[in-house]
Amino acid sequence: MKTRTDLPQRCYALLKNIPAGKVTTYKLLAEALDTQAYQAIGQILSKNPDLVRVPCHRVVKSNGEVGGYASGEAAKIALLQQEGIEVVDRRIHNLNAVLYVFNDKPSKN
DNA sequence: TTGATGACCTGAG
DNA sequence: ACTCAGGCCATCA
Repeated sequence: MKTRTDLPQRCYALLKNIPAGKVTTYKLLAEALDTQAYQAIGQILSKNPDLVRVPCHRVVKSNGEVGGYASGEAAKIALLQQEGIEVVDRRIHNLNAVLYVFNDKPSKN
C-alpha cells in the first residue's frame, strides 16, 4: 500500500531521480506516485521547500507547455534550454524526446 | 471538520 | 489551432 500521507515528500524524491536534459509532466509524476492528484502535485511543487535540491523546473504540463515556476515561467524555460531541451514560446518542441520515465515497472531486467 | 485554492487535465465549440 | 468551462485530488487555514 502506497502511503499517500506524504505525497509531497514522494514528489521531491522522484524529482531528484530525474536527470538533467529530461522532463516529466505533472500527470505522469502523479501516476508514478500512484495517485491522480495532478493539481496536488503542482501545489506541492509551488510550495517548493527545496528549490535547489529539487529540480522542479524539469516538471512541465502534459500539453507541452513548461507550466509555471516559483521564479517565473521565463526562468523555468531558460533552465530547460540550458539542460539541452528545446523550448519555444513556452512550449517544448520534442517533449516526447526529453520526457523522462520512472522505474515504475522494474520487470525482470 | 468544513471550506476554499491551485505551477493541472480533458472535452467541447 | 485556440479559447472556455467543468472536474478531480490533495493541501492549507
